[in-house]
Amino acid sequence: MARPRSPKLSAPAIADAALCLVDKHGEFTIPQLAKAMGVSPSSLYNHVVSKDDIVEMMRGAAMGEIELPEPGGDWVDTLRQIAKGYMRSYAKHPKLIPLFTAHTVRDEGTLRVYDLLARAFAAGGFGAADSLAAITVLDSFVLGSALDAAAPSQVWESAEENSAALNAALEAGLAVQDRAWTTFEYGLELLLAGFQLQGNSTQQEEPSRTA
Amino acid sequence: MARPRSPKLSAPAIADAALCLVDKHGEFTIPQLAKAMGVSPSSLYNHVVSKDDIVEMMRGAAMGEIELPEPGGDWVDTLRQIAKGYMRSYAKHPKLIPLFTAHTVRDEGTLRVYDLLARAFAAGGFGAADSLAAITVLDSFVLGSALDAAAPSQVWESAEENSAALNAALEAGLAVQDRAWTTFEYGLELLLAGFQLQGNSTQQEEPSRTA
DNA sequence: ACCTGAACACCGTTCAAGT
DNA sequence: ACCTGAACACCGTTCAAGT
Repeated sequence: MARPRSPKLSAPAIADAALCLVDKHGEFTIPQLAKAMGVSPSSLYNHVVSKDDIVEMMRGAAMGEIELPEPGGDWVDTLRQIAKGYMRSYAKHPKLIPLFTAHTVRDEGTLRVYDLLARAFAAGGFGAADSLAAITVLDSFVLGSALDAAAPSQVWESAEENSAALNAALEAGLAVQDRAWTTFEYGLELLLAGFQLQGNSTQQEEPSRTA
Repeated sequence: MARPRSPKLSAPAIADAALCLVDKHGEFTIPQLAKAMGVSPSSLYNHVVSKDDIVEMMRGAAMGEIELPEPGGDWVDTLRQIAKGYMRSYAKHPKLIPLFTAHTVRDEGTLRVYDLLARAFAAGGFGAADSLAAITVLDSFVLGSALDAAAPSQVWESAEENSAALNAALEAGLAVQDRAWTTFEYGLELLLAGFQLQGNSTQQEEPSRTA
């Protein structure tokens, strides 16, 4: 049983299986992955160059799922939609996030997102340097929020000063995800309001789309 | 040469040596660490329960260095100082941050910070639920910014649309750190302005210190 | 109490060998 | 072209043994 007539493996299939393991256990191992795919560990290396390579493919898969807004609406609204889509796709695989906080990489999907953000800020009247800073701020906030959602830095559960309603919500298990999302939206609106203010004060010429 | 008259190791010394390795290489290994300390790998386990334990101690050491503001000033200014101190202590060991994005832990130092933040928001007129959200937002932003500073998600270096001055700054190597810090301050001010607005609208009773 | 050396189960990766 | 099994260098951790 050496070479099957049709390949048992492929790069995307490997990434999928790895993503599945990470969603379940928060990490993955080459032997684990091979076992899950019914294959020997060394076989994987016919389709993939290294474990890091697999992590990168998972990032690409996650980022590729982002729902991006149609261009042409209000620029602040565009920012809001991108940020939410970004966050949502992170939220689908929370365990994955810590895995790629180490590398600096940008795959095609990530580039697409940055490009749309840059366009939106340009439409809002931001100069190059300003929109660079603004994009970084937005990106940092989304990433930080996603990490917090994955592994909340606090156990608020037992806080006695909380309102009864909140404590009730906290004790229901599902609240964790919801609360993270609500908090994310709250912070996002703070940032967007700031961007709005700054944009409006500079935005005289250039009515709508700037490529 | 079995037991020396005075111990060659101690928990804090191990954490320090590990922190030094991480600052240099971005990771550390038990054999590496043992070698750096002139000791056999198994010796470490007389002072430390696991590798994760060492990571936790490093977190504590990093958080312990935070310079916290005197209580009593303007609450927004207090928030600003805490956030900056927080960020500054992260910035001292950028390679360390990815290491503890996996665990959820809170050591004494982290608790101290949260407590001060809670007091500041209370002084600003925030209710319990609101300040919970606000603290999370601030925390997420600082963490995301620190991660971005450690491993910028973009290589802006070659952007032709940048101003000449910016590109010049970028090409000088030191700019990376400075730019990350400037961007952090920019985003922080956006958030603080939002908090300020929200706080002022609710802050009638309760003149100064609460708790 | 504290360090050593040998040992264990595991990991990521390579490579000759098979078809 | 694609899978296997054996092999390599490494890892984190345990534990009996020494003093």
